[in-house]
Amino acid sequence: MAKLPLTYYLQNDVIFIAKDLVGKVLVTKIDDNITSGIITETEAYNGIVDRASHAYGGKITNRNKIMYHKGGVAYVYICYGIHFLFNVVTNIEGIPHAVLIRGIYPYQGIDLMLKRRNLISFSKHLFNGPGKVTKALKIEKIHNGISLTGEKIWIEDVGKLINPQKILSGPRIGIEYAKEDALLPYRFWVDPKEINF
DNA sequence: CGTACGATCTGCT
DNA sequence: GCAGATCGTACGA
Repeated sequence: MAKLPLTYYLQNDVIFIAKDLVGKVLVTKIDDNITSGIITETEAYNGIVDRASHAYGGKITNRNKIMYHKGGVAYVYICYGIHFLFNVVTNIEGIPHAVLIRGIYPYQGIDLMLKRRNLISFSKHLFNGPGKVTKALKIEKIHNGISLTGEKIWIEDVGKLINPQKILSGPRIGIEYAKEDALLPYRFWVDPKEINF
């Protein structure tokens, strides 16, 4: 197992990290149960100059303050009152960069993930969406601020699962309010046709 | 304190 | 394709 080291998260190019995380494996160990998925979709949130970011304009609130932490921790928050969304905080302390994990392909503990999502049968398209990812991996608000180099949530590099040339990019989702920044190609994903593990 | 709304999902049509 | 669910968070009074 090759857990990504702290130095990985301290890199300053959040766009590069967002693309690079596609194909890596997000793992959680909750109550001694390991579940994991291959990351298939991400979005970069580029700090204080990004209108779509919670930290736009240097805003600091109780909710988003963890984004200003040194990279390598989780930013988990609630959206639409129902869903937890999981982000990877990157860059050095004081720079609020983050990568939203929007989709995974089940890897380890598939049965448990299906159970957590109240599904009875498996399909590769059942884990495409940030709220579904956190539900399957049981990531919750208590994990906000948790270290990604610890023993509960981490990301592994298990080698080449996805050809970097097969990673697509385009505008982010659900951020129409972000004006011109809504068009930036900060979303990265793999074509489902390329998923054939 | 009150109000408006959101980095979404699901089920029904 | 669309509306409803459902509530924490931000922000103004």
